[in-house]
Amino acid sequence: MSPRAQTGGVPDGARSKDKILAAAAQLAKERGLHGATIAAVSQRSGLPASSIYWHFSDKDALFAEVIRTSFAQWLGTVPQWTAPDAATLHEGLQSILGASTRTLRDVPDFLRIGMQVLLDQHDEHASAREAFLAIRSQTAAMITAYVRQALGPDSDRTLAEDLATLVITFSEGLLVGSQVYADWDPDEYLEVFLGMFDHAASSRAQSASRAG
Amino acid sequence: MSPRAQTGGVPDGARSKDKILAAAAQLAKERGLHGATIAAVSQRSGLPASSIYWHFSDKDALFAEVIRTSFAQWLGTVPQWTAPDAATLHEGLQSILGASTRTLRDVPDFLRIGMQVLLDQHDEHASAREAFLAIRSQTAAMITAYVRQALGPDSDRTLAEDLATLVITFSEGLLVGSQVYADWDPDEYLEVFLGMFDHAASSRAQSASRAG
DNA sequence: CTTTCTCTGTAGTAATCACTACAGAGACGC
DNA sequence: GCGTCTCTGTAGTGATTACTACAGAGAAAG
Repeated sequence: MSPRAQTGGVPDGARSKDKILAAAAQLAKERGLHGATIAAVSQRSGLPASSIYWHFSDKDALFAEVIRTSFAQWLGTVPQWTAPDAATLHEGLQSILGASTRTLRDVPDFLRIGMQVLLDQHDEHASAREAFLAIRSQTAAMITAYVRQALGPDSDRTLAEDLATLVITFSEGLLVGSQVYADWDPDEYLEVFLGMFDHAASSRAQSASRAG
Repeated sequence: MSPRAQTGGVPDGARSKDKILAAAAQLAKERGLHGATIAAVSQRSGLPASSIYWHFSDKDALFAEVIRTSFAQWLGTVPQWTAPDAATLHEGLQSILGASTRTLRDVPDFLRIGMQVLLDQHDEHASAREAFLAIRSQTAAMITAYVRQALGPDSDRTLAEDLATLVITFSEGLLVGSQVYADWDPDEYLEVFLGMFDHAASSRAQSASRAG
């Protein structure tokens, strides 16, 4: 991977880039996106600003990359949305959403930063916003595919899409709530949500079969 | 109210304060909290920075006041949560939540600014965050009281509180979603949500009556 | 008139921001 | 050796930030 085999305290691009990304993510979590200044990232990573700008074109590109890598890491720790191995949709969602919301307690950086760039409408965050929207779409597609697979091939596609939107909406709302109550119990709201989810799925499926 | 009756283009404190608040709210909506600089507020309000700092101690206090006044205005336009006039809880929630989510399309300033100061952890937003948390608690109490009144005096209090939390969580998630899809239909998700809400209320009420 | 109070206009402050110019270090290919 | 490429260190840039010092305008009170 690295274009040069490193031995000592010698400059290594890949390692430095990782250190910059880690420092940026850490600072954005602690102080928010606005508080994570280039100077602060430089200080925490131990690398000068010139190194940051050698690896990234600007601050926007840096945090777009932070969002992408943080999402990739989160994907690795969370059970796959790809293949349902549980008996029912409810159980499958319970295990997967349970693991997801539990990791939400640690508030993955991509989600918090992404919501910040969404709310803080500003052109200087264009790349970061684009990265987060891509991730959001990807996640929605994953959930949609999972639900459709569980509901059967003849299930309504818009139903699965709406339920996926529901999951994402609720998750993002939960993230805001977790900022208010540090000691919230994700399992409690997961139970409530799953009950609602079942109800929405069954009633919508019925009305869909009635309609067509 | 005003300590001095004004006639022409003469300095008037109350009027100027309103202009500053309006400009600050407008700019925070357009450019985000960070983009709403004192210089920008000064320019849009037509008043110098010294006037802003005469009315408000600092930027934090200004936006704390913006949050409070915006919330008060929103409370005036939205039907009361105080007295349920509909036959069922479902219908009451439908009319009230419907009106509320419809006003969410215009994204009340207090909600967007409040979520920004929640996510952007920074001490410089301490007053604004405090103001928003107070508003959040007040709203939760209003919804809780409404639900309890509708469910009857012997209803479980934690049930009503959880349902209120549910409403707020979902609303805040919807606000994020509305930033992604500008042309979202609030009524559509309201329908889904109300179905879920009913399910949660009924199942929780049953389990509560079983438990005690 | 003089005094007093509220608010505004002018002109700044130091600090911090993202970002850059540029030389050079250190490992490689030849 | 010599050039080349990647990355770092130093030292800065101008712009913008929140915020302020201070005089004075203008109306009311005496």
